[in-house]
Amino acid sequence: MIEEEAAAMFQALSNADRLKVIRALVTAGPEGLNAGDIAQMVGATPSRASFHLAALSKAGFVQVERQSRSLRYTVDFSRIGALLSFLMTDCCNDSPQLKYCCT
Amino acid sequence: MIEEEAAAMFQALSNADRLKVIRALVTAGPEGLNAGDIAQMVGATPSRASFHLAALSKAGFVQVERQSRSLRYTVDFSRIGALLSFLMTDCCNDSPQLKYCCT
DNA sequence: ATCATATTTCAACAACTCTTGAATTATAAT
DNA sequence: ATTATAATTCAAGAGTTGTTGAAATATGAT
Repeated sequence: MIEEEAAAMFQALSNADRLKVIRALVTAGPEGLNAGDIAQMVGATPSRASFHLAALSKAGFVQVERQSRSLRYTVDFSRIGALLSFLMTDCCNDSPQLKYCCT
Repeated sequence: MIEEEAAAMFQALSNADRLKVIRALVTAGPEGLNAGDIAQMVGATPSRASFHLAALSKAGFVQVERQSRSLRYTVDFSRIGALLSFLMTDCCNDSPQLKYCCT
């Protein structure tokens, strides 16, 4: 992964509302959640939640699928894993000083 | 770690120059690098490098110590580890779907 | 067709980020 | 004291981000 892409992904995680969204989706599991429920769970207006979901989607952290009137969002773990790998391997050269955090 | 702090740390990583700085410091090892060398290595003016170093310092990713006329910067792995832990554990609930990325 | 629900998109605005180049601070050498 | 080196700080300006509430789009029910 190139630095610009990693930077854009970190940018997508640089907001407390968006971190809450990811947490909610992780907890929800493979079923995911629709936009309205997400908005309620993170305490945001529909418009605000939509804005943050779009940011997460653009960075690839969530996927979306229409289900009748709702849009169902799910988390993409592989994308989070890719960013973790970038930080550990590309950025930190797999330093042994980081080892403890993965046991 | 609370979400706001994690978000601020991700924000500090959301810039390609700053990621380059961290990479340079990781490669340099415990000796660290002074500001001028860092600026040269990432291809930034002294002022620009200083700005990004301040951002990394505020987020705790680097530490700084004066050495004669130079300021020597070193990377703080424990801080990076803390953020990795937040993402894996607090945010992703140690999901098995993330396991592969730490082998 | 009309209406209700679910969500996004838009425009306006305030706040923040980044870059640039000049000025400033701190240290050391002559 | 003066000068040179190393780095930060500052002010101005361009661009980006996030919030709000209203308007628009998409789907489904009556």
